[in-house]
Amino acid sequence: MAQKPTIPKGTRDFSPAEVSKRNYIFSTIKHQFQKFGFQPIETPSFENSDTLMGKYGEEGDRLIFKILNSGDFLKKVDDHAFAEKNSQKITTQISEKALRYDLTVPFARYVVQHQNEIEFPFKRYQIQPVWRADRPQKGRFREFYQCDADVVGSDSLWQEVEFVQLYDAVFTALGLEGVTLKINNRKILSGFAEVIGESDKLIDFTVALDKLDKIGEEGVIKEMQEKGISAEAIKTIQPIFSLTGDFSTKIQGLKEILAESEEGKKGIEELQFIQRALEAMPLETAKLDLDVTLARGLNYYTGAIFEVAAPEKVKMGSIGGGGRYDDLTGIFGLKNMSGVGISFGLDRIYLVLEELGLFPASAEANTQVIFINFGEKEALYAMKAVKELRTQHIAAEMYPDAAKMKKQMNHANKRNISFVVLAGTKEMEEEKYTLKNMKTGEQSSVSLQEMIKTIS
RNA sequence: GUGGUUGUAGCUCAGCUGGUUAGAGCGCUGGUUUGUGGUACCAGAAGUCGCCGGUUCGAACCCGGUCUUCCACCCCA
Repeated sequence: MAQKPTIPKGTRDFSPAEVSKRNYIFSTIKHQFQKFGFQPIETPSFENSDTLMGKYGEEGDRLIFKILNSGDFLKKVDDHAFAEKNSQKITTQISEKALRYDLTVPFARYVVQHQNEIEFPFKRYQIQPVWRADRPQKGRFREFYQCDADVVGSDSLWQEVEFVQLYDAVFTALGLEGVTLKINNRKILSGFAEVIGESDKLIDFTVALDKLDKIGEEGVIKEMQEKGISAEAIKTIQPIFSLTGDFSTKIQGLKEILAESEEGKKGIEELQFIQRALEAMPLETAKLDLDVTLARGLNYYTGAIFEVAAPEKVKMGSIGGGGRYDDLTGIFGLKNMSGVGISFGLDRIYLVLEELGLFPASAEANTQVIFINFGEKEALYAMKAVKELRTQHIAAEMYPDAAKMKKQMNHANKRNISFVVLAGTKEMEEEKYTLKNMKTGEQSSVSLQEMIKTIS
């Protein structure tokens, strides 16, 4: 055999069984999206580079896959930049397009571009692959699907409430129990920075704080010190590390810490609104938890921040996230367009469902009945029945070749097909079919109508 | 992007300090069984030992590079 072909790092092939299971997740999520009034859109796999570049920070820019210009792309390159091997400069000259990195920024572009056709508030969902030139790990790929739902054009906190309910509805429908919906608010993080007089170091502060569950209190303090946050400031903020208890208890603690911050207090109010609403309408399976250390990387969030943690027994990073961004479309020139959205990490949800054995048997589409092929005349007799079964919405097929019986039975068995029909000369004379149940091994002589009844 | 790790038959993996024709289980193909699968028994096919180069009389094994896997960081779904 020749050298086996391979696929690029961080990409995957999907077998029929895997595709079926993935489709099960897609359709479950889609169904819930639609129930909540979201409409689907799709955007191109690649965008103009300037649509994407600079929207995700320096780190994000590095992870964006750039598409090489076609034609003699070196012609346009600046000799000076080429001589000094200035990759960044050359990149902008040889690449004008890039693969999308997420669905949120393309959505913002969509909203701005189609603002005159869109009826606001606009609720859209989008399920498409995204690409990141990241180093793969478990649950981290270079090509993966995101399932996003966003609303733009409304400041109402009812949107946040609905998104929490949407998360709950999806995970309930998937039978995934023990999911924690972590919520925080950017205004609270700003409040912290304000209270300690380090507002200009908000990003460094939140990035460090976000690592609490990973590196512990000491690690966070150490990182904050390294970023130049004063020991005094850190001491002031220390109470946030000991915020425990239920949602309301944490809120009380926050009120004390943020008493001096107007923005912080606004954040608390927003959280309380959401919490009260959800107290009146309890979630089915998910658990809502206030996590003041939740920051998430994207700096365009301005209000609520969401992150979904898989059940504790599964070792998996977050399986979803989202938040409120007051000015997402501002980067494309459309001001005062508040939006909020959430995202589901399909590939990770798949891994979690697989690990917990939560895929229903029905997730795997399969042929229900296969006819044994005994030869030319018999095959025609069989195909007539197959045709009728298909009109009755039964997935039916005939083995295409008059191969040995054993081979055909084996094929049915390997493909896990529930019923096999044997129809030879004897059956043809009686206008009957021998229907065999492959699970029990039982078989009986039936008419076509009886067969349809048994199978469906 | 940094550091580490992995790669042997379709799959899961053995292969001792470098030494003849590289093994096992499962799977696959055929047969026992010409209208009956899953079990059993018998037989058989299948590997440029990830790839390229180096050291050596000799490399799956040692060295370098590269790709891939997984992990930690970074970041993140």
